[in-house]
Amino acid sequence: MQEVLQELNPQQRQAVLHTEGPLMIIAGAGSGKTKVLTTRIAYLLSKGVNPFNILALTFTNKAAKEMKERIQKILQNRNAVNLFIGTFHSVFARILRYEAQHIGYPSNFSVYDTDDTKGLLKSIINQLNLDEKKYKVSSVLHRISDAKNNLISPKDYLENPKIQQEDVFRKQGSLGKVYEKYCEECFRNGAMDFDDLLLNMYRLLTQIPESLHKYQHKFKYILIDEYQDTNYLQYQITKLLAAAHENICVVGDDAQSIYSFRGAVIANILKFDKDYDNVKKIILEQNYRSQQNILGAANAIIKHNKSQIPKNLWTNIPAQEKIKYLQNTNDSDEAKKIVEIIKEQSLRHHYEFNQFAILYRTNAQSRTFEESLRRQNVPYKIYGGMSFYQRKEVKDVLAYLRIIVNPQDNEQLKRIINVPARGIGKTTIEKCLIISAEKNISFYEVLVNSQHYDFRQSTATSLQNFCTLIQYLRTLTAKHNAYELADTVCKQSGLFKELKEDRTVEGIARYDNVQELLNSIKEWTELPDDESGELIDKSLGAYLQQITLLTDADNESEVEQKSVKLMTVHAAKGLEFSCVFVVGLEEGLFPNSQILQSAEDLEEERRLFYVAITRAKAKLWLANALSRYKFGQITYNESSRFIDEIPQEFVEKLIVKSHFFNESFSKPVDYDFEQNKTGFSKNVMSENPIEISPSTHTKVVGLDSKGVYHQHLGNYKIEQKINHPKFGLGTIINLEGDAHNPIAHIKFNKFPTEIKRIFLQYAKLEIIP
DNA sequence: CTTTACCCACTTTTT
DNA sequence: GTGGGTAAAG
Repeated sequence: MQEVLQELNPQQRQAVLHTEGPLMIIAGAGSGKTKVLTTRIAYLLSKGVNPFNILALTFTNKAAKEMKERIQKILQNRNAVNLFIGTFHSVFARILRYEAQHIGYPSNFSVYDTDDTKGLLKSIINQLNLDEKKYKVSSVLHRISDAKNNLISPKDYLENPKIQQEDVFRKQGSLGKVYEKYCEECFRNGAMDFDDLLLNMYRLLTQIPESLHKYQHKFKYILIDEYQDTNYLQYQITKLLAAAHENICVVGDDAQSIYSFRGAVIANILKFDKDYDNVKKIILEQNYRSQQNILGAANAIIKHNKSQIPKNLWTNIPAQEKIKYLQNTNDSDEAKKIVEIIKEQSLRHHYEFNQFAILYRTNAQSRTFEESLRRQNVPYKIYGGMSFYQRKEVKDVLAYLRIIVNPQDNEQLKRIINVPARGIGKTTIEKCLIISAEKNISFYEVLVNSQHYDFRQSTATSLQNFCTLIQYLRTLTAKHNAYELADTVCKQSGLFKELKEDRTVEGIARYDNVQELLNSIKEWTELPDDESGELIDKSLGAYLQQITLLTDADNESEVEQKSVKLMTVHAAKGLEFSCVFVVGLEEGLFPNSQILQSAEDLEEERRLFYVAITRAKAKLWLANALSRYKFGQITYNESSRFIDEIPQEFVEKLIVKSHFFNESFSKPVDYDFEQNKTGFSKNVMSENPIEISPSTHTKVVGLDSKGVYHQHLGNYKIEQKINHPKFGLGTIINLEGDAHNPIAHIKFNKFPTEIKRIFLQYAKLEIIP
């Protein structure tokens, strides 16, 4: 242990040794955050702390897995079982299964992923006879999720006049009813969605005093990774858990907060020292990852953001090559050029392919790169997008398995009752649901007793056969492990038969996917029992418990390990590569225009860019394209403002000549790094509070600095009432910016105390006459 | 009830 | 360029 401590710098060591009392570690990019966390846990254990008393929470399975492995390494043979290291969701799921009876759930409750959730919401929207066009599932889900994460129950929701008014305005007046019904249905199905795992943990702690006491005393030491990404609910839970011992250590970096879109509250970390007395605050500022030019650029960029904890990241690594900025004619050139560079670099500097990463803002951008990589025979692996477990055929098999374990789960039942087609159609399912509601019994019970209800003879037989199948599979659970059951499901249900008959390319791929699923289940059942001799449950139930919260297949094949990695910037957080390409740096794409509706959103995009470039150790390329296909149509984009924000000393610009078009087609723009061409960022960053002058209310907007009137802004004027897709109703109080970047100061009914600055060119405002 | 054909909306990020 | 959902035909 001593040697391990010697490897740390003074701040890191301090963070490890300060074990008692609240501790807040601001860990800059590449400052050895994981090292500190893992060493800290190892240190606690070496001091004789019982692993049973330690809780470490992360946001991703990958982070949890890495921490476990690194602790194991430090401890060598010492015993590290019983440590609670995992994601918020998986740790709480584990606790909730154990405590299920306290909150009225079965301990084998299902966990709904986003697809399951959306399916249920959709059927509820239909049941309530609401217009699917107005109640778009994704927006409904988002709003419900927001409510849950802010501890607003369906009752609170329905009784809150402000929320109701807002919903009516959004033409989703019945959203509260949808929310209420959704919660009821989930409960009836014995299912929890991702938010419920947090919410029910909160309920357990607040409603069952014994449980609160139990877990407060169990978890004497609490560590939370990526604390800047916690939402209100997670914040409340950790506060409850830590209340008894206050040995809570949070690690995070406000500059890397990129999840506010799903409710993360940066203030949780910014105000941590207000939550506890005697908070020890440590800032890790030495960066061990990137060379000077990259770190210099990163520091310069993040300075454009207003609110952040001041820090000065530095590195001992001497400056190497400058950052290269590649401006391409179009998106396929961008991809082609980058793949050429990868090949050249790997030859000349002996980089392995796995030392390259291509990072983009949106998943859709991966396709062009995929084509180019394939054409040039470079091995690659794309992360994200449609994950293995989201595929139809895989979900179908899993749905069978989940029904076997939890027959209450109507969503899974509806999913597979007619897969493969067995003559049970829409009308029959509706009829079953009606009976189920009338007799107040579950869908599954209707099937079991189908002979008592008048179904057509052929339908009745189909239902009987399906029922017999499920009953038979259920009898197998006691004696057979997860793999044997899954295999039987595929054979007996006819899924295999159906897939085998489909000889199309996609059909074969689907069959292979199911085979792969079976293999992975088999591998799982054959995992050795823990070294401690703890017998691991190989039942189907145990398998399903861990599978739902698993996002991507963690075990990479050897080929994949040697491949160029492609992923979104979000997915790259926490990773590092020798050579990084950040691509698609265009206005509208990165920063992305769909979310650029306020200055705060721009800051988040900038943090995202900061995360992107700090992934690079030695070499960094920034790339964009003057034109790009979107929906099969060519769009023309200006280069990203973020490129202009990097001081010239760190960058070298290269204009890539098109391979396909002549010069006149490409219009290279000369960039002057010193000067901000748009004059835009300066405005945005202004820290002066906005003054409202009542005398200006008749001013018509659209006047630029020279007093020229601009037609397209004619609709926006002071006191104009508007509706914003995200913030709702509001009134324009003032206008600024020039014709190219008009900004409105808007007071929203939802936020009576603040004035938001909205970029008119991005915001989709509706004018209220 | 099933299959096929067309149409449409979609592209921000994820546990 | 995709995949999912709906409508009409079988």
